[in-house]
Amino acid sequence: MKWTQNHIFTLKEAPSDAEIPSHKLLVRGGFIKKLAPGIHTYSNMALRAIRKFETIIREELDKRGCTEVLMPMVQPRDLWEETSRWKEMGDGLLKFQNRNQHWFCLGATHEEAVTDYVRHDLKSYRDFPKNIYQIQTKYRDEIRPRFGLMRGREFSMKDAYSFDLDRDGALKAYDSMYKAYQAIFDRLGLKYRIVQADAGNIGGSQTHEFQLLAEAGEDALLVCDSCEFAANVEVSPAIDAIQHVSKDTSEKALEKFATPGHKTIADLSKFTSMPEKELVKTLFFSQNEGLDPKDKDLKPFAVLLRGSDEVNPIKLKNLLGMTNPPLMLTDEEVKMVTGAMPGSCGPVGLQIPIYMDNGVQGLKNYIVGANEDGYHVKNVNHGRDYKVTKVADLRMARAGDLCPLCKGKLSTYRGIEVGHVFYLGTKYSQKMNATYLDQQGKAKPIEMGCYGIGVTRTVQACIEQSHDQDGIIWPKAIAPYHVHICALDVKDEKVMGLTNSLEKELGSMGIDVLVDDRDERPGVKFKDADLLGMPLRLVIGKRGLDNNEVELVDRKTKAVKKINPSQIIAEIKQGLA
RNA sequence: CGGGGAGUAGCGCAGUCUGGUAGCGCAUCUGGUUUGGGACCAGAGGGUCGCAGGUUCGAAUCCUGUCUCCCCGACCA
Repeated sequence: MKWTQNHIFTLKEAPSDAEIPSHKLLVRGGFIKKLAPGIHTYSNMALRAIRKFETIIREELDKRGCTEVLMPMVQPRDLWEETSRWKEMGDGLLKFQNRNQHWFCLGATHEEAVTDYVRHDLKSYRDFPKNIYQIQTKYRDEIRPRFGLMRGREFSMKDAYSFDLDRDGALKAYDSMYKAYQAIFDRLGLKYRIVQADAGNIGGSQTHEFQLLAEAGEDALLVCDSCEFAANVEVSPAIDAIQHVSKDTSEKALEKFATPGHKTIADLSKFTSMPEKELVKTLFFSQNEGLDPKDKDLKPFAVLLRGSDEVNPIKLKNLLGMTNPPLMLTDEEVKMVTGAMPGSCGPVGLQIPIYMDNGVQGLKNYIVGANEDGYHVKNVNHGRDYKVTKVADLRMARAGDLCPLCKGKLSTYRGIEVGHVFYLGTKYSQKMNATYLDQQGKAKPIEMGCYGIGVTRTVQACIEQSHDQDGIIWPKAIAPYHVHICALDVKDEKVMGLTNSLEKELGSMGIDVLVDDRDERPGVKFKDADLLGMPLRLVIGKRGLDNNEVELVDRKTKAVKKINPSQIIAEIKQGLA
């Protein structure tokens, strides 16, 4: 492909709305252009990278017996009502009416569509197992699209769905997809971790995320230094390296004392000379999941944590069996419930459920708010002074905590979630009445799993992990072109003759070649070649040819090789190996 | 939705405080000189200053309203 025939326009400066390196480079290289927040046009070169990644996915899935289909992007409301997700997904679903005033939404995910697709066909135990996937544009009306393709509203996703007779079969399918994902991401040659995670509103019990490690990642991960354990911070168990147990085991008498103006844990710690980790803080949430904000049935509950800890809303959600993390009460609501503003609240005397983080369990004679503005109480003890509804791990894990598997130390990383595998069980098949007849002729719900890969996100994540100050360094597996030929003297017959014949010959060998045939100065071409980031750059100039040599440059190492034109093909083959 | 910032040429910005009829760099076009790491000189084209209303002899600039975009938090591939 000749540069001048393609549509490639590079920028010296990145637009001001690009923040992270991969986004800046994608825009500067002209790979993507924003049409609206979270909605982009992919250039031909971006599309080539996307297609190559799709090919890798198809190869690995087809190899494992998966079948590709394409499902509708516009889906009727009725379908989503079957699983209650029309409401549960909230504004994440983009909903609209057609000319008959019938409601539709854009496909944000396809559990409903695929379950509907198979429930008419998979009627006998003989029809299993099955695994169906598609690569398709998804639309999610994200609250805040970010970082180019990293969190788009419109994005390309590979979503696969497995259908099995029983749990064992489903877990086998899960395992197979897990391995397929490993193979897929291994082929990109990038650093990633597989982590335990929360299932979100897709549902399901067993789930792993595939996270490409990168500073700009949106997810915080905890990874064990000495074993395989890795988890998203949202679900990582919090196990203190040092157990906090009060030495004094005798329970002293309750005592209220004035703490004027000391509302934060930091203030209170200074004022009382107690370390933050020995103070107990009380947070208030609502269990109400009504999506209508005017639905003011509060259902408040309290959460107790050590002053030094942060609450983990996902753990709360899971403890209470909610579909979304609970909302914190506003200051006014807290005042209504406790009689005091936040900063002076505590568990003593409360008539609402109280959930205690297990880090508080070992404490005795601690300080909490008195539920009276400007006052706290000391020598508080659970059991004696208030009843705990449940003790559980409710706090955020942090670096230095112990690994739940091997008691090694956990470290924090940031990651970009590029893949996710879920074991769903019968969550969707039951609601949508997708059943088969077993050997005894008994109807049973189909066991399902679902498996996603963010295709466009992965492509950007690759750049986030693989670039330098000059530009992108494409992984060979998905580079839009393998070789970038800088033809320095485009009016010279010898230069263009060699260039054209190489383009043809390499092309016939399945090596993709981009020829910069612009009538530009060498410096311009080199800068653009670095920016666009193809693995190999071949420089063919008049001056070099007069000495019977061309230059082959490795984008990653910047190593320059002067070679005889007769060796070009061999050198390129070796360079791409 | 809460908090912060910004809308001026395709991109990056200045000008706004202190009103006087729009400018710089890159990109684009023309001519010339150049030609192995983003060349130089000379010239040219391109902007209802986000939108609407108001104040004023006069508004990018002041006032009011409104829309949009970006960043930090809850969602997710």
